[in-house]
Amino acid sequence: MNIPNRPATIADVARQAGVSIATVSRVLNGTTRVIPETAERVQDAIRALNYVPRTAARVLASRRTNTLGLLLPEISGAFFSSMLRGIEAAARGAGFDLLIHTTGEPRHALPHARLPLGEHNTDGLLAFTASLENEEITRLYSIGLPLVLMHQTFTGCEIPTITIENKSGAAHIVAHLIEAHGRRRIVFLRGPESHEDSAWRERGYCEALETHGLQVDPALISLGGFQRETAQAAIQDLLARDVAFDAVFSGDDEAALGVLTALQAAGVAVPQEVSVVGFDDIPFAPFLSPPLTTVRAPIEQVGSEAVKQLVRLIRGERADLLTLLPTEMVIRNSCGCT
Amino acid sequence: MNIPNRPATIADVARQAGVSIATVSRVLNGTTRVIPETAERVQDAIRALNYVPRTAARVLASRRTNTLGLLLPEISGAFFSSMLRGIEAAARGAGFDLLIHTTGEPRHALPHARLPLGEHNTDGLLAFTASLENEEITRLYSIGLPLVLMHQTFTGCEIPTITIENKSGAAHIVAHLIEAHGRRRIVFLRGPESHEDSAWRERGYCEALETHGLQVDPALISLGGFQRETAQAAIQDLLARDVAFDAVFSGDDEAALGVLTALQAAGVAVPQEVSVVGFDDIPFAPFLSPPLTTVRAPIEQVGSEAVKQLVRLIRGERADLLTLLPTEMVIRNSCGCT
DNA sequence: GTTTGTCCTGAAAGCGCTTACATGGATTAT
DNA sequence: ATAATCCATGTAAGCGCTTTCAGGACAAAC
Repeated sequence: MNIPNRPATIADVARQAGVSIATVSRVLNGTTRVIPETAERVQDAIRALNYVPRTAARVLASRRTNTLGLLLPEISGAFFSSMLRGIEAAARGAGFDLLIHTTGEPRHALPHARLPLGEHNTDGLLAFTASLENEEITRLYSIGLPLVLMHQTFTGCEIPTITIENKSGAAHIVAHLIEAHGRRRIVFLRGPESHEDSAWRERGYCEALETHGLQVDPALISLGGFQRETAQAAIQDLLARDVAFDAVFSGDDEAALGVLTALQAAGVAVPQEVSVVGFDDIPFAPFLSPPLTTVRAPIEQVGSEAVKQLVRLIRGERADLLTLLPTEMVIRNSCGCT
Repeated sequence: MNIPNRPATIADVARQAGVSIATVSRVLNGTTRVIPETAERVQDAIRALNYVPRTAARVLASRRTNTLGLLLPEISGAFFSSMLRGIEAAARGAGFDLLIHTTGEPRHALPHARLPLGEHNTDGLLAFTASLENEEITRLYSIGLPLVLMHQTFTGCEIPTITIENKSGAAHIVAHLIEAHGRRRIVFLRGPESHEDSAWRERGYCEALETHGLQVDPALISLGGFQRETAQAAIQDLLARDVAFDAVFSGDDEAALGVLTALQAAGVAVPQEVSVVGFDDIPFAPFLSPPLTTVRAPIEQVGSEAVKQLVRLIRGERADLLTLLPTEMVIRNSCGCT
């Protein structure tokens, strides 16, 4: 193996193959027909010199980055890894690289700090939940940067959005609690405030109650934050204040963990005394005790679908403005079924 | 907000501020002192034009990509998301972007396909487990591309490696099974063949047995593959063949899920009849039933440490050739402790 | 034989930056 | 006062590609 001091450039290849750099570029990109014999010589030279085109030079010259940006509020949990899996596979399938950035919590500290991802280094952006401020969405949209939102809607601009059937999923599982298990005082734990999924799930919860002639009792609605600890504290608080309830719809599966922990610590039998259900169907749901009844969200598919729409946008094709993926109730034991 | 047809370039800023592009570049990068008053004018122009430097142009001109590449065999599970979290945060902290690529399973299909990550678009590479073939490692090393390996050692080249105390962690937990719970016939489930972690854990398992005067019985060593399904099948097979055992060290936590499933399905009481322990301490370990005794691996820290070493290499500083992070036994109930 | 196409290839102009190197005014030493 | 030194800034040469345009070769058509 030769150890060139400086890696080969397109000029080296051209020289070695006895052609111009334009021709090398053409066989590299297949933009124009090249006599097969010449192309062969170029390919040989490429192999011989171990030539790899410099991405930056290509990007600069072609004004296309071939890169997708992914913006997330945070990286954690099983939810995230499913989504990334879908995104990464789809992006690669479409020939794009993936640049990832988490916006983190203290975003408001630097309100106008420039995002490290944007029009200058990506062909398009995927934004999950509240990772992008409205103002920034508007700006990016106005300069024509392709944008796709996941689990978040934005009115005013025509931005493709991928989300899931939160409301009906939630309504189904709450209805199940009422119909199959006769529960009447069902706690709902909200997710983070900015989280649209949570708002829709709450709406589904309310609708299911009303459909069955039950009042929505504000005392039964509390903050779970889609987090184990927050949910645990919420249930402990309810217990401490002697609020009566016979079921908990925990907002998501992560929060269900906290709910189960709090209930078990308090000696409340699940599901005999209190039913517990979640949302998402993360991989561990079947392994909780009791195995968690929940709503399956096609998370990986959200990721791949988002990439699909974004790529369409980048190619100047029409994209679907709203993709609503179906959810499905998964009955296990924590609701009371056996 | 103005909607420029073409985004501003450094030349536009220079014109607006009445300076040369070199001066703009200098205030952008802080490479040379610039009269504060001039700098201020430039900053104003930048803001006014909504200027963002094009990454590609910078990369091309400076010959630094400011990007780290991450190579993974796959994206899945809680393990991965902890690691990525550590990596992403550290990379950003050091001012680098992150490009991710999963090599996937069928790598041998295209033995010489060029990796999409390498010397042409990253300043350095992070490789996890078996994501890089030896030949490619050698090539990258020989051309001087900074490289850091995680959970994988490579002899012959001086490449910094980050890994964890697999052997002693495994030895401790197996010793605990023997000493505290009197177990003698302990099953060990191997991980994937190429996985070094697995080999070290097996070594720890063997040493612990020998230290306590127990024979290593090959019949008790089986393949768990660090996967739920594989582990489940392995235990079912052991049960079907009536191999007697009173404990299972499942290789990792993911496999422990399969073990618990198989055991429970067969009506074997855990931990009364059989103790089960894992490795990693993924976030769900406390929520299994029974809560899983395991070994805590500082996964997030592996990621951040790897970035730290890689950045040192990139800066031309000396890096530590081997970073061995400590593990710690976490006693819960699945071993028999209460 | 000249003209008109058709193909393939080469020349060269950027893409938007960074970074020697040059310049010239202000400051200090002689 | 003159020369030496500094500093802040400008000039311009690339970085390694893509892409437009032009040109040469050759075949078919007039």
